[in-house]
Amino acid sequence: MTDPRQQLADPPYLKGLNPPQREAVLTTDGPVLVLAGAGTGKTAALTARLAHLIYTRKAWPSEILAVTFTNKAAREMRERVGRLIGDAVEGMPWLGTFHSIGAKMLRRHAELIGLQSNFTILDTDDQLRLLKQLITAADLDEKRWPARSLAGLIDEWKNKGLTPADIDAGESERYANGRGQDLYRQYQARLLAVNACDFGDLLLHALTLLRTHREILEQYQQRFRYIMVDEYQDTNSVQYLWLRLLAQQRRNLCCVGDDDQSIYSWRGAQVENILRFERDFPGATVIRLEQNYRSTPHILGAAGGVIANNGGRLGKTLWTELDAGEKVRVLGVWDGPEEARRVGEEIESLQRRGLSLDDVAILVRAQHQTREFEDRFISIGMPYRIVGGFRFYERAEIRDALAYLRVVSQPADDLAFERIVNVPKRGLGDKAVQKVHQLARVEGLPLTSAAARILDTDELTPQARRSMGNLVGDIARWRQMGQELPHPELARQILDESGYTAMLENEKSAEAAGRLENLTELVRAMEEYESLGAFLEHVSLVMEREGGVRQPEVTIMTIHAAKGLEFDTVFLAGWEEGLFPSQRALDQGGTASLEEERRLAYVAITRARRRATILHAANRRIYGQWTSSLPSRFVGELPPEHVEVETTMSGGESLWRANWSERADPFADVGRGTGRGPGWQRAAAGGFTRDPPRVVEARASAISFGNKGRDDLSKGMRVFHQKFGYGTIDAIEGNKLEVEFEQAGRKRVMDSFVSIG
DNA sequence: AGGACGGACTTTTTT
DNA sequence: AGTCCGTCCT
Repeated sequence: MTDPRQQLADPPYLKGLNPPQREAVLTTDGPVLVLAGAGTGKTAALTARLAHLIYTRKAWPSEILAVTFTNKAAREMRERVGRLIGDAVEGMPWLGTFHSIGAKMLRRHAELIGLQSNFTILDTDDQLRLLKQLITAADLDEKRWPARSLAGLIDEWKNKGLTPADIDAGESERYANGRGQDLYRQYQARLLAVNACDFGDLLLHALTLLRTHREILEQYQQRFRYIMVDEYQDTNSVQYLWLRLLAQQRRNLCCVGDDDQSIYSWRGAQVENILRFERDFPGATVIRLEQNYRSTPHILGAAGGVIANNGGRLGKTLWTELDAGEKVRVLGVWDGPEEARRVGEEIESLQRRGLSLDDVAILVRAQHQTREFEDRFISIGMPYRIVGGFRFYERAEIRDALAYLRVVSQPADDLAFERIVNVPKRGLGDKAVQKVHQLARVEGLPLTSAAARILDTDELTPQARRSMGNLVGDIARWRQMGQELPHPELARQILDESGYTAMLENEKSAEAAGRLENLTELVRAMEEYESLGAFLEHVSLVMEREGGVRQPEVTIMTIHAAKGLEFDTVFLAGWEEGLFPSQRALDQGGTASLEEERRLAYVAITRARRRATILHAANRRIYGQWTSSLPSRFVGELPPEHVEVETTMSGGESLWRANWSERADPFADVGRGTGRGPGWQRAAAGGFTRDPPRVVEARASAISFGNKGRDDLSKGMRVFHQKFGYGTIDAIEGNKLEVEFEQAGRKRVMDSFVSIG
């Protein structure tokens, strides 16, 4: 701070920052590692740092490289920097995800890699289809050597920065008796042939580009005066190597991260990158952000107690000025359904106290756990939203629609053609498609051209020929239309004329109705983009639907998906050995795996601002089998002074108590409050191997109790439900219905969730 | 060509 | 339990 003006009056972006945060902002030159604990205002510091660089003219916006992992993080950073420095953000072309920046560099220099700059970015589906073809062509049994594992392996190699030439015999051995390298090479060749990249390529090619073209490397080294990286603990090897090359010259690299929140090793992230930062960049300044602005001391204490069991940490001690607040509650319940029921009741009670449902989240280890909550919330009429699982652009109907658009906009996109050739069904099965393939191969044509050509032959059956002729004609016409029509209108017409819309309309299921809506939304989303090409690029990289007005809802999601988010109240479900930590982590991977699970537990707890409840069930149905389970070891690692242990003594207590009165009550000790230590674990281990009783719902949920139902429904009526489809009302109790659904079977649902069908 | 049935598999997920 | 994939039958 040699500039005296800065000492007189702080620039706006420094307002409200604590001393270490300021240090992170003002230490602009040389390598900097910011170790930012959960909730310590990392993004605030990072965005202020960007603002500072621009404000003090140390760099133009276009001379700063700022990388994040997710689009969401990139968007947030862009917005927040915008608030600090105004329109100058518009000129930050190099703020984005690793992949989007990789794609950007690649499009500029595509020809050096053997691509054209309008290359397609393949999704996982296309990737697998391509690999399957190669595996079959290589005469391998796809059953024995699944495309999935090859895809995983190739991805792993790409994450490590390995091109086919770098694969040694040992690595190659990992697929089909040493054919790994060969297939990887073939795959890469195929990708170039169809002018396409997979996600891994966006990084690997970007690295290759810098490695093999000195002048380009120097150009970017010159350009990027400052480099900032968010979530550094999640970087994999390619990303690390790429960053290191770019930072080598000026050494103004600022990495922000938290080794305790590294939870992505399974997709190539190397915690080691952050652990060895100081060795990689000698003379690095290390700044720790430890003041937490998010959570109460009890929550931090609980999280800290768990993570303290991990070894090899860089070490941080979070502290807060907030009041103690409530202790973290640990709640033992009988089984999965009861867990969902209890959480539902707790949320209703918080709601009555005025808490918004938007401030509540349920975090689970595995996606399948969301089901239990979903079922329960549907029956009590609790608005919820499940994050993750399939995202918008991953849904089959969206991909189909996109494939149509790709076929029209990119004549060489064989994978898109394969996808839509028989969707909707038009009598073009494997036989017909194979013939087209054969012709394409022989003549060296893209599939659409081969399809047109094959019409002049007698290769296809008359039926197939007619059908193919129609499709080929349609595609040609759509391409023509694309010249004149705005692209959303084009999309609408294609969906219509291809028969895709009609196919869904004829299918009277609940899903079909939702799919049609999704397609409408897709078309609407297209309006935001300048051209079809711009839209497709957005889709392949962002995979996210934006905006939308929502009513308050409880959020249900995996812990992974919750990273970076915070909620007033958090329910952490399923803390049982085998589920969390997961059985996989326990069986293989040893300490490293277990420690990653523990970091996951740490991330989970630190999402909470004021209230956290950890639940574990004594019985759970796993793959359709009832299994009894022990409380997670992480429960045992919670420091007693920060937790309060409860039994499940409410609601259906007498019911289930009656059912295991002859047995040891696993929570007998828990209720008396020690709730910890071997005694408890032993008690819990006391085993109840028989199937848990069917717990009949003991009482109406508080919120719906006594509400009057609607008067336009009666027994025997046919109704429609968003999730369950069509059904017939069997009984009405107040505002609750008992409906026999045609597909989903018998369910209890709230009347407000159905419409007269 | 396409629907029906039966067997294997089952963490986490971004881009 | 639920889903995906392959095989068999129409």
